[in-house]
Amino acid sequence: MKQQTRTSFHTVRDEVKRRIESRIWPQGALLPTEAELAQEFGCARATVNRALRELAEQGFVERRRKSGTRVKTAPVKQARFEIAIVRHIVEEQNAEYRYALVDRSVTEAPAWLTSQLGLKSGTRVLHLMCMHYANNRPFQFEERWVNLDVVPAIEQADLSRIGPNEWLLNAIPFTDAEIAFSAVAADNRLADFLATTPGTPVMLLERTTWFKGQPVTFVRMTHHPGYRVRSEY
Amino acid sequence: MKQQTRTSFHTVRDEVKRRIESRIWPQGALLPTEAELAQEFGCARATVNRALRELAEQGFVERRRKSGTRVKTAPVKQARFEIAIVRHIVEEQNAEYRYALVDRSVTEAPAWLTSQLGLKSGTRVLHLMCMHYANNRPFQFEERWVNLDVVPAIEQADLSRIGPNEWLLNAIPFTDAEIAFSAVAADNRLADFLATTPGTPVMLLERTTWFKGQPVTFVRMTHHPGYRVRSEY
DNA sequence: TAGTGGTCTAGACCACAAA
DNA sequence: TTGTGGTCTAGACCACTAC
Repeated sequence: MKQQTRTSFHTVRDEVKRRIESRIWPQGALLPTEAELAQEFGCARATVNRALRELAEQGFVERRRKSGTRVKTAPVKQARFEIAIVRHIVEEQNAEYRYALVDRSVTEAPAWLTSQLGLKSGTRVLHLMCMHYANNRPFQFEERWVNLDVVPAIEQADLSRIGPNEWLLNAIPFTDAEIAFSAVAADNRLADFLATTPGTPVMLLERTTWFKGQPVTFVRMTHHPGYRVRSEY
Repeated sequence: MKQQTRTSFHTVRDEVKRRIESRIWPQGALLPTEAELAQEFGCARATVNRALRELAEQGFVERRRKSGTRVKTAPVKQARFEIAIVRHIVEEQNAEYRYALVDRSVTEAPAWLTSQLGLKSGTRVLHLMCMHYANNRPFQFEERWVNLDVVPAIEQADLSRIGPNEWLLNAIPFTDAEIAFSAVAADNRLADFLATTPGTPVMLLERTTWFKGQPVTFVRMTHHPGYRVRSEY
């Protein structure tokens, strides 16, 4: 009899989404209650709940107890970027990845860094400079400071073959982070590393990372001219 | 007797997350099955399912039927950026927003645009240039092309007071989009608009938008020097 | 073929917030 | 106080996929 033997939450979700996009339920409108929708679709309320919860996560509707579910007036869409390991980005472009450790030293954290990471003054940090290449052309210059209080083991690590990001990701895989993109002009040092001319606009990605509330590392990653960060949403 | 009368999926999710972060379940390890966890936590399997599904969405674990649930070896974390209306960004900084329509014309889509959007040659488009100011200082220069086949009404719209993005968001709120960030040098025109000097690095945001599979608009937004795109993740 | 996650159901109780 | 979403349960069947 029925073409679709079961009413899945996919069905409900897609139909509700369709009605929103078709303005059958215009912006700001109140949707039927879960119970009413369950009756209309001939399914359990839990199924409707799952469907509407997903639409809420995706920013289509807003849900409030007692008030009900409303179509969002200003849909705030989120663009998602995957922040992957450089090596993976390069390899996905079918390019040959090469890594080089440029410099490594242990120092006391400079004042700006203690401020940036919220460190006690005098904290020892590992300072690293590395290059990442794609098909032997400069891809990314990485300058990093690692809090040795939190990750003492990295002081003994061999970072000549594996990048600090990969090492850290292996040592403390699940971290919180804050990132920022900006456009900056390459200075002389950067221009050297990226094989370009001083003043060239390059994309700077800065990232601060915490593990269980403790500041782990701050890194500045500058990319070759022409680098683009892309995302669908 | 029980401190926690009900076992919520939050409890399960947080405890599983804790075990992953504590390496009790190391990377690549197989977790107990849903049924086993349900027994351990004394809850229904659906509750465990909800908890693990969230952890999978957040990239902590990977789930496969028959295989079971594994801790992800290379956690791919996603940074989420909210792509909001310029006016909202400015107003969130407690700055005064001002908008100006610089130029407006209707033309046939140039070749590069027909290619970019997948238009038929000869398609009429609305070409717009606008400025957005924060506290009377240049914030963003916007150059936009709108497909008049899909949004004919915009040809008659008064865009001198409200920006095209807000107009479009009101006309067709739910769209698919692709965006890209890059660092570019301001050319002479851009330097004029952004009150800077030619060659200055600026952040360029390009966005292509579709509605129900039809190309709606392509926009290039360049920002004042020093503009940063930020996100926690 | 069998094991594991994916999902649905019907009912229940709870938590929050509007009236 | 009451309506609405938030969640849990116990059981069931399904859909993939490793074996």
